[in-house]
Amino acid sequence: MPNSKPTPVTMDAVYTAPGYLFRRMQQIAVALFIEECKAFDLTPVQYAALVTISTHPGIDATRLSAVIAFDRSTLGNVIERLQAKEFVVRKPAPEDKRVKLLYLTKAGASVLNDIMPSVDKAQARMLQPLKPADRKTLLALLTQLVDLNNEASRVPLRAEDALEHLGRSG
Amino acid sequence: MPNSKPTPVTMDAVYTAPGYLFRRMQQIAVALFIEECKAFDLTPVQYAALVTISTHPGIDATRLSAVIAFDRSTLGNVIERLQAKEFVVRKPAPEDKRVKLLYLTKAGASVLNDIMPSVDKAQARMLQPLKPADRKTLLALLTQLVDLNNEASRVPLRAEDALEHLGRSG
DNA sequence: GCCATATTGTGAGTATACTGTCAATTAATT
DNA sequence: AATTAATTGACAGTATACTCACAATATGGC
Repeated sequence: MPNSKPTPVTMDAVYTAPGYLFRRMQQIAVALFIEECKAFDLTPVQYAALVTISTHPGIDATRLSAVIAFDRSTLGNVIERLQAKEFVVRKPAPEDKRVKLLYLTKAGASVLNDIMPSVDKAQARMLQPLKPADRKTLLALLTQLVDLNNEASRVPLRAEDALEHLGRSG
Repeated sequence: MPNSKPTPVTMDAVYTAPGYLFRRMQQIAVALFIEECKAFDLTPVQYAALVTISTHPGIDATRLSAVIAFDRSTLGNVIERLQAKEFVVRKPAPEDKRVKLLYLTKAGASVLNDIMPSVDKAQARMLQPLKPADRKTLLALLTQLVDLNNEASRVPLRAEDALEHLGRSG
């Protein structure tokens, strides 16, 4: 009877799991972002969307989701909220009636410009407890790991370059 | 006019932010967990709850949330789902009419025992792309960082030891 | 030109994750 | 003992994050 002896379970089955640690760090990262940026009423996801629309004016929702690796359905609601705040406008694409193109408003460009220092502060704070050398090491390994695991996520990141050739003419 | 020159925004404002990288790794971690454990119909959060109830039979929802650092409100729904699957039962505490104590059912203990190898496989897979030495380095730094940032999260982890003294008599 | 296929945005449904608030209950203070 | 504090579980509300499905539209093979 090889299966009659159950393994004794300890909290290590949670605390030492990398997945649990990544979840905790994500919670901490969001909390620090919200705290530093509360004057701007923007979430981390909304910030990423604004940056991307700023660097890719006229991008559509599907491409936006690929560039920041966020779920397409989720992004619909995110854009709605950015529209409600009047940071973003959607214009129908003339050559494809399905597509709605995204642009920043003046207010959107302004809030993006203004929020940057607070975002940087939040990003610095979350690594602050580590020694400078360790910060660099962690960031390098994390960047590597995200890149190497890209295909494992449900919404793999498709870099901007890859998208430029995916227009309705390619 | 010192503020008239806006900083040019690039996608680095997203891609190199540790908060973005932690979000991506969390997405990847969940995707790998779900993929490896799909036969058991358990989410990462539900798994953590089961482990904790297994090692702390008779724990209540508030203490459970502190031990795994999950939001108390969120945990209510998680427990409901575990109850619906008949992996967990809630019994009213005799000495405090507000409290409902949590216990694993036979089915809950069984699924927890059975799912372990799949959980381990998922956890191994998410670090797999790194060299073994780098895995150790990353895990050590990540553990350190989560611990040192504990108070920054909205729901700081309160270790089991700290909770033993927080009973209604302490 | 027609038909199968793919894409785009959208909506429903589930699950985390947080903010509040609230009633019931218990504990602490006076 | 009576008032005040704190705690517990519950609920409403917002925001991400994913699934699947669906209509409108566009594209490719034929």
